[in-house]
Parts: sequence; structure tokens; C-alpha cells
Amino acid sequence: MARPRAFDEDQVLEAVMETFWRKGYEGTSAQDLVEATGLGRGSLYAAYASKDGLFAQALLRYRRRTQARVDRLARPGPVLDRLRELLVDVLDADLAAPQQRGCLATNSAIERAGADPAVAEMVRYNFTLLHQGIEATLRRGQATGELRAGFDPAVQALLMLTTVQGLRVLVRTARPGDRERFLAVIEQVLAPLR
Amino acid sequence: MARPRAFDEDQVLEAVMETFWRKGYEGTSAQDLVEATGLGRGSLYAAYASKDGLFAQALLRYRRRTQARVDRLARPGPVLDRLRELLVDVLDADLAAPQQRGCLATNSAIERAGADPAVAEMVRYNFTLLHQGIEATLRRGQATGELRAGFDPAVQALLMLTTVQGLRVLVRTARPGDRERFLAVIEQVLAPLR
DNA sequence: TCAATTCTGGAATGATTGTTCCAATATTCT
DNA sequence: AGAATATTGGAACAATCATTCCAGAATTGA
Repeated sequence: MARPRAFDEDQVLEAVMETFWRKGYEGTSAQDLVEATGLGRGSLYAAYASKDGLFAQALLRYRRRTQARVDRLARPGPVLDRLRELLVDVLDADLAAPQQRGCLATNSAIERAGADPAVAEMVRYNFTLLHQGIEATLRRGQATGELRAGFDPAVQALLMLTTVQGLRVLVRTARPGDRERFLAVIEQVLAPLR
Repeated sequence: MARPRAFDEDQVLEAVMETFWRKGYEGTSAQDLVEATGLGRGSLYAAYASKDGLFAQALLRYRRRTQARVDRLARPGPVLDRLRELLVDVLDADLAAPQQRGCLATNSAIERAGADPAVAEMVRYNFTLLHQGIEATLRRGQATGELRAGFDPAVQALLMLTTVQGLRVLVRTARPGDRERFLAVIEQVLAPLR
């Protein structure tokens, strides 16, 4: 070890993630990453080997965001409110995001999972995180009697995950005013739980 | 008019659609399209102006498939069976497709709608076709008494569309054996209708 | 202080990108 | 048959792609 890296890795990877998120995998060039991070090409490749390596780092970083979302499900209060919060937060984040960048996991599932098994694996894990978080929350609600006992938590959790992903697709072509219609869908998904 | 085109337009556009479907917009190069169609670059560009022009044709062609799906909803028999057929057909088509190419409209919504308003418009129309077809079918079921009268057909139709799109995302990272879990989700979406 | 070592960042590489051009060819109309 | 016109397909284009290279700068341990 003769010389420490001059850049803040956290900051660089954040910029990398943002860029891939906004422009997609194919839509992001090495030049884009150089400009976003402020690093030289050599530094970027010395540290992360390739575009795929950088993309993997971006997905890893995105996973932390997903985990944070899941953690919020455990906060106190009615579980139904927590679940609604999750769905509405995702919807509003997507609607508000510049250029409607959506969800990096969703985007990667569509754009890259078929071509790169490593990406498919990471995206699947991201989905699993959400699924298990929701399922655990549903079980908790059933245990306390807040939610009906009659449904299968695993199936309902997968339905909710499916709904989240579906909303993230539809929002990409949504018009102003569509928010109300999506909110109704969310209520429809939550209704059978109680 | 001095010389007719030597190629079968239908055949060429089918190849173009297949290529964009399998590889995505950014992932498809002019060279890919030349090889897929067997045409020369000049012929391709003379007939369709640009890559965007070719992509638009692919989306137009895909719309016909969507319309065919919607038309099948009108076939005789219990409406619930028709709706289940639609969902299961989509699921199985996606699971069986080589490389899990998914749905061209879904893929385009994610990959291209944000960057090209014309694509967003065409994809939105595709979604609208499905939505209206499902809604009409739900109304029909309510009118004949096959389905409960208590739900809002527009909201339920949007929920079903959301579910379809969500499934198409999740299938991209699905493993063999996941089919059963997705089938359970489909039943869960259909359950409140009767 | 002086190797040894690592990082830095821009120049350079060969391949590929979408698109244009054009000479040769085929067809229709008179 | 002979203009007129459109199609054809491959060569050529500049731009951009991901990646490699390397000379100089910076830091460490001795």
C-alpha cells in the first residue's frame, strides 16, 4: 500500500448508481460515469475493473435502499398503515422522480437480467428482500389480530410485490391525474387483509 | 413508382419486432436488424428512415398481438374463465419464452418511454387496450350476474393490468418452480370478483 | 531521504454505433 | 424499346463505445 485513494468511495458509488438509475445500463457510457464521478477513466477501471463491475456496485448499493424500505415496515403502529405507506411511498417516489426513472431493480430486471445471470441473481435477491419483509409484516398483523387469519401471508406478500412492480411499470407512461386511480388499486390490494 | 419492393414487409417487420423484443431498444444495433431481416442497410433506412422508425413499426405490430389477446376475452363461456385464461396465458408465454423476453410493451415502458414521448404514447395505448378490454369484460360479467355487483370495474381492471405488468417483471428473474406461486397470485386477484 | 508502490487522469485503441451515399439493378409507363 | 424512377446492398462516415496504457504525481515504509 503506497498511496491511498484520493476519492470518497461512497460518493463515487452514489454517483455511479444515480447514473445507471437515470440512464439504464446500455444508456450509460464510460464517459457518463467519468463525468458523474469526476474520476479519470484509469482510476475508475483500476478500482472497479469494468462497466459490469460498476453496475454490480450500483445494484449492491441499491439493495441498501431496499433494505431501508423494508426496515420501515417494522416501525410501530398499525401494520396496515405501514404496508399502505410502503406502497404509496413507492408510487409517489416514482411519480415525482425526474424523468420517471422508476426502480433500479425493476429496470435491471427488464433491461439486463436476461443477458447477465449475475444481474438476475442480484435483482432476484432485491425482490426477495421486499417479499420477505412484507410477508413477515403480514404474519405479525395476523398474530396480533390486526389482520384476518384467513389468508396465506406468502401469497398475499407476492401479490403485493407484484402490485408494486406493476405500478412501477405503469407509472412510466402515467399522466398527471393518474395518481388517484393508482391509489384506488392500492386500497383494493389491501382490502382483503382485514 | 418504378420498382416494387422485393421484400415481404410483413416478414421483415416481424423479424424487426422479434429482434427489439429479444434484445431491447438499446441492445439492438442496425447490424442486428440487417442480419435479422436479410435486407441491406440502404433498403432498411430507405423504407423506415431510422432506428426509431423501425422501433415504432415494431410497437405498432405488437399492438396487434395485444388486440388479439383482448379479443379473446369476448369468446363464449364464463367471463371468469376468460380472465383467468388471459392472466395464465401471459404468465406461461413469458415463462416459456426463450431468454425470458417478457412483454415488448412492458420492456419499452421501462427502457424507452422516459426518453421518447412517442414511445410512451404508443405503450400507453397498448396498456389502455388491455385495460378497457378487461373492464368491459368485468362489466359484462356483472350484467349477467356471473360476477359480484359490488366492485368498481375500472379499479379492478386497473388492478388486473397492474398484476399482469408486475408478473411480467418478476418472471424475468423467476426460477423453475415459481409458476405455482404466480398462479396463486392470479387466483388471489380473481377471488374478489365473484 | 529515498526507493517502492499505488493512484491518477488523459491519450490512444480497435471495435461498433446509427446513418448516408451511390453505382448497379429492376420495374413501369409511354 | 427506351426513358424515368425506385429499390437494392454494400462501402464509407463520423461519432461514440468499452477498455488499455502509461508517464507523472503522491504516499508509504525504511
